[in-house]
Amino acid sequence: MDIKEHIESKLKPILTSLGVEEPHVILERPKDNAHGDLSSNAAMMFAKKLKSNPKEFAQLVIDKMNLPDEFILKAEIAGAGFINFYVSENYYLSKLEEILKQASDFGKLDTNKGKTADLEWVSANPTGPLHTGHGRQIALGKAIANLLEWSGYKVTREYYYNNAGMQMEKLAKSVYARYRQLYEPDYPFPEDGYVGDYVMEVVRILDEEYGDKLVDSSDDIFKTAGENWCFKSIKHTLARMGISHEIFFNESSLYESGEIKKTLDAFKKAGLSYEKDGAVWLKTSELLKDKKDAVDKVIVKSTGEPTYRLPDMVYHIDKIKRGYDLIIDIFGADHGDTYKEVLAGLQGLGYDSSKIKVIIHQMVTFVQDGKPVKMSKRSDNVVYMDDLLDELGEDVTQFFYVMRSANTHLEFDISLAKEQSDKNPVFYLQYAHARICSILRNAKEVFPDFNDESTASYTLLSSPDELNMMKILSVFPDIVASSAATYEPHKVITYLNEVAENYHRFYHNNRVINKDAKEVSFARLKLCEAAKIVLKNGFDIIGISAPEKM
RNA sequence: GCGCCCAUAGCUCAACCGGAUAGAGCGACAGCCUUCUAAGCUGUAGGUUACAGGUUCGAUUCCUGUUGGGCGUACCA
Repeated sequence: MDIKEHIESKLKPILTSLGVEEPHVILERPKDNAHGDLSSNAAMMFAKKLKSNPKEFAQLVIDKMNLPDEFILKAEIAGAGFINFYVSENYYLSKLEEILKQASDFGKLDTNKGKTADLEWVSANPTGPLHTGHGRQIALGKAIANLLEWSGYKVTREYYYNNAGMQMEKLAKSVYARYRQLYEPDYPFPEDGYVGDYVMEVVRILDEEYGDKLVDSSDDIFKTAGENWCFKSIKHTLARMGISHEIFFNESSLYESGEIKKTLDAFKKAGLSYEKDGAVWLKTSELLKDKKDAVDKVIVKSTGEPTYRLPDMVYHIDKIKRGYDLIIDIFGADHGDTYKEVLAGLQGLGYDSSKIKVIIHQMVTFVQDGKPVKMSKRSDNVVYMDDLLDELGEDVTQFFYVMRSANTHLEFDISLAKEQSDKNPVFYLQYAHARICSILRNAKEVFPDFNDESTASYTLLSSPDELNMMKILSVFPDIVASSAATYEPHKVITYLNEVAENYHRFYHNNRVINKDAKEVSFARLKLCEAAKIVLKNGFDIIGISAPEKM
């Protein structure tokens, strides 16, 4: 039983009977406790249309509700015409039992039960280890995948693997140059080659195995060696962050299957492409005609090689054909415009792109010792994910990356996250969990008969702190729902903060274990367990651990 | 120039399809450990939500313009 649904189901027929067409009921949890447990603005929304006064209209609604009922104590009119509902303690006590019973499943929704979702992210080219610039996407995707699962989807985690193209050639040439330099120190390094130290590691492996035998070899062996090293490094870092992709979709398979050519032909047939200056152009200016400045884009270079757009479109066609109910891509803001071209291309060929949801996250600025850290791949002035993880740990790293809305710039203060770890917001949450675990451990000593199966008289939980705790814990499923609907894991963090804050207050004001009051102790211990469940489940979603001790 | 995103407390950020007195953390100041974890709790100070208009019962939220910043604007991905 959900109280929102309960009130909605009573409210809707009443509104209809009062002449509201298709009533859309909005119930909010008021910021101020004095405004009840749930609040509706229906009277203000509809009164004007019906030429009625909001307060009179609200009274009419309330009169028809036949209150109190099993779960609603009363409804009051407040402010300009809000209807504030006061929920009975009974409801929250039943909710508490529900939390304890569902445990690790509490908050899992069936909103999207039976549906499938595909989430593609990271997808970095194997030209180097993952660095902090990839971090936001990595962490966000991890949390969003969890969120989708909690909302009922069966999720496929996917990585678009591109080991062809110019960037890979650059890597091959860089590895070769470093290798050659072992024997010929003056051998020139490519101007825009990869200067990272890891290139030397690849070289060392080659040198150990082959010595100087490769000096005259083609790029291929260097490319393969570089690719293998990088891919292994990437997968290792992802594994460290608790991420494993079910599918590594290799771009080259699109060429091998002939789909690239088929799509190219389809564009031609549809009159959406043309040749100019030896290249094939897509009529993006037509496809995106609501954008008045859109210009045509090259999809096949004059060298005969496609630009990234074409395989990207073919790749998305492949995903559409797989029949997912939801297809998500995560990109950084630097790719912000290009996906529109890709989607437009798909639509031009008659594919339904409505199931594709593109999440764009803004860039991350790194700050160390109060100064911005300039990152440049070219001068190898990058911080690798592995180093960041070494310094901060997996939890802090994950948390910092997802704690803010993806839509705004993120300032990541490395020194703060590292040095002031005791002031860190992630520890505030984890500490609440560890504290509960500690109490539960102690409880087993004081009350040997206390265990998971113990029952308690929950009606003994009647203080404001206790009631408050139950109210907050009970809304966790709503938070999961709204967070999943907008793909915003930071909302879960905001909520968990509230949980931790209220738990700490409850702890401070209420002695949990009291030898002389076993009944109350048991009830409070159960409340602690419920709080632990919600914290743990929330941690699972955002992708951090739930420590038993700190 | 054009397109996308952003502008909220000293700093970093929240604010639930537009709602009631705009909230947290850090920093500052003042208190609380002989009792279950003080990585905690309580209190104080701090705001013309960049600016100017508009829409309406009601705007941080929607619209227009201005200013300031990030990212794009490749036959790179």
